[in-house]
Parts: sequence; C-alpha cells; structure tokens
Amino acid sequence: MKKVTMMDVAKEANVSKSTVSQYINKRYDYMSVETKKRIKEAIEKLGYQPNYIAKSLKQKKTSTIGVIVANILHSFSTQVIRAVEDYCHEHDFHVIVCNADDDPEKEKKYVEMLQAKQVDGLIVFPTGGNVELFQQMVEQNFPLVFVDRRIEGLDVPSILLDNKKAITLAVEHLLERNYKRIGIITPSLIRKITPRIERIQGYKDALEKHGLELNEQYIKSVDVPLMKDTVKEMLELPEPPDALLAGNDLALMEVLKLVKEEGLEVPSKLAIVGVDDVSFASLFNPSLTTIAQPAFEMGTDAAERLLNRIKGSPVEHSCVTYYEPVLRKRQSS
Amino acid sequence: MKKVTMMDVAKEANVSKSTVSQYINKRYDYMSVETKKRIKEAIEKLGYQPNYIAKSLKQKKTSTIGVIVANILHSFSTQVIRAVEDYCHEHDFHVIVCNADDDPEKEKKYVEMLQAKQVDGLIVFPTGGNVELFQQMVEQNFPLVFVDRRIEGLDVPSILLDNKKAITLAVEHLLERNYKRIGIITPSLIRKITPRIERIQGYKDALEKHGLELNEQYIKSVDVPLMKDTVKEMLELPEPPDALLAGNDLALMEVLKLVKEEGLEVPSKLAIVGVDDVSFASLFNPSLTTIAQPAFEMGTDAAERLLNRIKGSPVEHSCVTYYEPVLRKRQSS
DNA sequence: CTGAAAGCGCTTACAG
DNA sequence: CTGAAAGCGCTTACAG
Repeated sequence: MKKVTMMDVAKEANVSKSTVSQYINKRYDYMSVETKKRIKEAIEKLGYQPNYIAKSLKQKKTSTIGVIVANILHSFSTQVIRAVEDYCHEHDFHVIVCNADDDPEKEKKYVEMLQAKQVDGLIVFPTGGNVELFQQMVEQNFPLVFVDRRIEGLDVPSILLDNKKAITLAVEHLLERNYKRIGIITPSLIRKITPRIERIQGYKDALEKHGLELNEQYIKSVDVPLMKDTVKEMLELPEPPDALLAGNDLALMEVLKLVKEEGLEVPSKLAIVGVDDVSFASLFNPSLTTIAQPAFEMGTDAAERLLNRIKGSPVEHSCVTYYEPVLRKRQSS
Repeated sequence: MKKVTMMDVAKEANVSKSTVSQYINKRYDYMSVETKKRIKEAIEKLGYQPNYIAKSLKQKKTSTIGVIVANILHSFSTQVIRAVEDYCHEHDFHVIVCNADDDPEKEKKYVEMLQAKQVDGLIVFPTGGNVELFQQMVEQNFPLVFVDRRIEGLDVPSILLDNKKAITLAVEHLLERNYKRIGIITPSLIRKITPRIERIQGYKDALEKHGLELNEQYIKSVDVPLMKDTVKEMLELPEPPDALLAGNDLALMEVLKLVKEEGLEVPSKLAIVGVDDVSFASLFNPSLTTIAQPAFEMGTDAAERLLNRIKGSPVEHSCVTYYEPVLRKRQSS
C-alpha cells in the first residue's frame, strides 16, 4: 500500500506538481475550471492526502504548538489545556501536551524535544528551574507564553490569577462570618513558585489590613504527602484555627481527607475555603466554598496570544495579565 | 537568528554532512576519535539541534502517535491519556491528544489531520460513527488500537473493561446488602456504544441470574442534561428503587447533584454505586462505593501494543482484551 | 494559465 | 574511515 503523493496526482491529472500544489492551497487565481476539475477528480480517485511533514519542512512552520504544564494533576492545568486545545483546533493548530511533573529536568527535556519537532511556539507553566533556557529562547525570539507562574526578570507574556486578591477575598469572607483564627496550607515554597508565594503574601497582607496578628503556626507550606499531618498538628494546637484556607485543589483534597478521618464538623468545628473550583465543590456535604480561577478564559487568552505572536504580531513586552478570582460562597464556611 | 543546520556543523568540524549524521545517530562503527571530538565541539559551539521534521520526512516515520478520545470529560479518558503519555515519553514517542466530543464528524476530521501529520499510529476511543473510515485504515494496515469501545466487525485490537462483570459485581454487592429494587442510569444508547450496552446487558443478566424481575422503569439511558429529571421520576414511582447504579462518572455526578438538591439520605433512602472511581469517592459523605477500572494499566497496555505494532510486531487479529473491574466498597451502599 | 527547477534539512546506500 | 549524490514530498519564485 504505497502512499499516494502529489506526483501521482499530477500524473493522473496530466498537470505538473506545481499546479496540484496551487490547487491544494487554494491559489486559484489563474487556474482554469477544466484543470481544477481534473485535479479534483484525480485527488478523489487516488484518495490523496497531503503530507504535512513535507509542507512543514519547506515552509519552516508546523502549525503545532507545545504545552508544558508543571503538574497535570491540578484541575487548573487540565482546564487550561482544554481551552488551549479548543482554541487551537479552531484555528487549525495542533497541540502537543507534556507534563513536567514538577521536575525541571523533565521540563528541559520536553522543551528540547518540542523544539526539535519544530513547534511554532510554547505555552508553559514553568517549574521555576531552567531560567537560562527560557532566557535564551526569549533572546532567539521564540514565541513563548507563561501561564500560572512567571519568572522574575524574564520578559515573557504571563497569564496569572490575581493571587493576592484571591486570598484577600477568602480572608474577608471568613472575617465577615466571624471566623477569627484563619490558617493556610499550601504546597512547599522552596522552588519560589509564584502562586504559592503570592497566596501566602496575600494572606499576610489581608490579616494585617484587618488589624489581625499573624500566627506563624497557622501558616504552613509543605508538599502533599506531609499535608495531612501538618494540618493535624495545626488543629491540635492549644488554640487551633477555626477556619482553614487550602492553597490549591490538591491541598483541599488533603484537608478533606483529614476532615473525614477525624470526623470534623464543617464548618462548625472548622470552616474551609479552597482555591480552585474542584468538580465536586457543589455536590459535597457540606458544599465547598471556593475561589475559582477563570481557567477557561486564561487558557483561551494564552492560546490567542501565542498564535497571534506566531502569525507575526509584535512581541508584547513585560506583559503580565492578572485575572480576577471569583468567590463562590457555599456551605463550608 | 538563523537556525543552525547540519551543514553548518559539518563546515565547522570540517567533515561532510553524512559524517555529522552518522555521529548524531550514534553510528560510530568506523568513526575516528578525532572526528567525533571535532563534531562534538562544533555542535556545542553552534548550539545545534537536529530538525526532526526533516528526519521524519526522510525516514517516513515521526515517532508520534495520536490519541482521539470520544469525550475528554470522563475521568477514565484522562487517566488513560496520562498512562499513554507516560509510556510514550519513556519510549521517545510524542503524543497528540484530540477530543472528539462525542461527535463522529470531529472524530473524522482528527483522524485525517493526524494522518496528514503522518502519525505512526492511533489510539482511539471510537465514537461509533466512521466505521468505513476505520475499515479502510485496517485494510491499509495502519497501526490502530481501540480503547473502551470496540466496533463490531472491525479487526482492531481493543482494550475494554469487562463491563458485564463490573455490573454483576455491583448488583451482587447490593443484593448482599439486602437492596431489592435496583435501578440503573446510563447515558443514551442510540449510538450503540459498547460499555453502555454491555453495562445494561450485564444488569439484566445479573438480575435474572438471581431470579429477580426486570422492571423497565428502573432502567434508563438518557444523556447528561436529562439525567437528573429522569432519576427524579424514577424516585417518584409508587415503588421507587432503593439502590441506584450510575453507569459512569458523569452519571454519578448527576445523581449526586439530585441527592443534594432533594436532601436524600444515602444509603438509607437510596444506596448508590458508581462505575469509574472518581477522585473524591473516598472523601465524600458518605464515601462512595465504586467499580473502578484499571485505567492506568489499560492505557499502558494500549500504548505498548501500538508501539510494538509500529516497531514491526505482527498484526494481532481479533484481539479483544477485557480488564477486570474492581469493587471498592465504601459507605454509599 | 502552467511547468521546470531549486531547495527545505535530513538519511542512506554506495564508492573510494 | 569519510564524502558525494540522490531523494523524502512538498512550496515557491520565476519563466514562458
């Protein structure tokens, strides 16, 4: 079963390859009706399908972009990916998704693989390593958009949640409801990941703004396997928090596991607010108050910017867009 | 910033392109140490990265496979995708994921796009349309693996859950706990989608096996937007079911929404068992009894078969593999 | 209105 | 041990 090529079509239709190529690319400017018809028939008869690889090689573009997420386990990542794919498919671009698994080494490997495959651009949720690598890409003018996190000093368009505002919203909501001792749990800060840092900072700012004292024992940043124990310790303090902010969806899951294990009453014993609107938030008993990210718009925006850039729009300098978080009040607080 | 090509490296190292190519592909058989060293240095100096597109064109293979899922919203799909990606990345293959959104037209478009991009093979969760298209691909010997669903009469290796067994497990578990009137809700059967058909059939067989009468009012197959109302009607029957099987994760979500809205006690008023192990199953109040699919193994198996086939293994004829479902007993039943 | 020719960046027999 | 040449399947100025 040999592949049929443009050459075969040309022979069948008694024209040259060039003419077939014009036809395929709808450059009908000067093509006779007769020729068009013959080519059309030849294509149908042979079941010809153009080879994009050959086209890509010649045109030096692949109509493919890569997406590298730091960690695919976050619902936010999968939502953004879906939005990016929808937008790209509408614009006849392909998407290759890679999961760096929070590992800068993997991230680097994927960047290189994707560049070798000649992707036209990259959307990345940067792990925080690989600063020089991205720096080089910027210098080479490679189309790049960051989502969720930015890297200090890198001139890359970045699409972020307004994290401080998100936490402020949550804190003020809890204060309104008369919770006084608000704790927060996020994943580890060691890799200086933007949202985590900004969320903790937002927490501190919000408490200060309302004249509340900071209690370092209420502020914990540890990775998922340690979260349950850490929260448990927090709840065993002489004066335990009466409300808890979960810094992202995975943190929220850990908190809920603990709540279940310990049989804690929510919100009477402990109020809960999570960042990221998990799929089951409204189904849960009690339903869960969350701070939602407009993930779909953020993903669409990322894709749109990247494709515009690829299609020749000028580079956007030091452009960081913050998206508005949305407080969804439910029963858990 | 011109791209550096193999030619540039060759000039820099004072050798021919052929020799650089040999070096890149580790065909060191007869290469002098000296030459190797010069090439290595030239590559580093110039920051050369091979162009896979050119390589693919010449070699007529892309080391890329496509995955087309019928509907990405199912947790099962995303789990399988992850497994496929992990396996492929380990074996230096790329993956392009497409979501057919339960639309055979979209599915067809993606198959054609992916073939135009010269993917080496395809894993698909078939929508049920496009039988001739897949038939042609089989005839052309195109590497293809189906997951979750098979298509009657098509000789394509297929990886499925043992759906009948899954439902039998659920029914028997409910009978053991003395539930007598067991209902089942699945998405619409109009497109003859394997798991739905098999799950309904499994339900009927299991009841029959235990000498229970079938009540058609307890068996409903409608699409997601209608599910809540349909279940509500079922619960308003003079003799409503005392237990309900949710045919997949999306059905389960709808059932839980209704339970919440109506304030139904689970399991005392209504016991629930869901097929697909949702992320929050063990966190929920009450925690949810589910029939889990071994999604990760299934995905890995699909990828492994496809890559073996691509690498030249003989075609596996009429090979359908059924995976064992796992009953996870929790509090909802 | 259509065709011949060059070239995209590689690989691969083959010659030496 | 290494190089010259052909070719993968397209596109694109350019000539006529």
